[in-house]
Amino acid sequence: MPLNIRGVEIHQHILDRPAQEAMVEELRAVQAAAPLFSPKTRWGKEMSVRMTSAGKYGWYSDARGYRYEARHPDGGAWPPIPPSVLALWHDLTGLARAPDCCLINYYGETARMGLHQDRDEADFTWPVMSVSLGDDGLFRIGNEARGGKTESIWLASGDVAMLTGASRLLHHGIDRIRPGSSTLLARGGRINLTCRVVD
DNA sequence: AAGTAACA
DNA sequence: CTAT
Repeated sequence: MPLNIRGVEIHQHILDRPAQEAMVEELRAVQAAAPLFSPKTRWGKEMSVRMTSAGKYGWYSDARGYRYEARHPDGGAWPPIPPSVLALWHDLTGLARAPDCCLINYYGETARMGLHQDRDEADFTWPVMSVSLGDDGLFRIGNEARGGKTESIWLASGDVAMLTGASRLLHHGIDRIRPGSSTLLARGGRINLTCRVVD
């Protein structure tokens, strides 16, 4: 049974080491076709996390705000979502519907992500699946509205967090990673995948 | 505010 | 340094 924090279901080490390695190998191909980039916020600040996407849409941000785009900023379509990620999605959600977007976030040693909601999708009844690979990340879970108390948990490589039901619109973020805590990624750092149904 | 800084 |  998964841990439950404010309705967020956290499946610890649901992926064993070989499964993590296989997923990373598939993600290498995605990054080769759709290179990582650092989006800018509406206020012109570059995010510390580098990202790319796979699937029908990719998440994007610039001076116009947050949105999903059908193409990488370089102009090409996003690569397909890797089979291992789709298999995990169908296994954990029980849904026949595939996600439209697999956002790939790469956290270097000093990367962070402030508290935010995933609310650029059309229908919040679909869950969001978040997969951690590589170094540990300190995950903070807040409330639907900004402010108030929060709870934190260290996410490790192979952990999967599901934002589902009433927890779907909770604020969440990564305070920091723990550099060198995993040997999964040759260059270190942390990869987080978030799969969403967009349309 | 998917950001940053100040302060305890 | 970490937590808020």
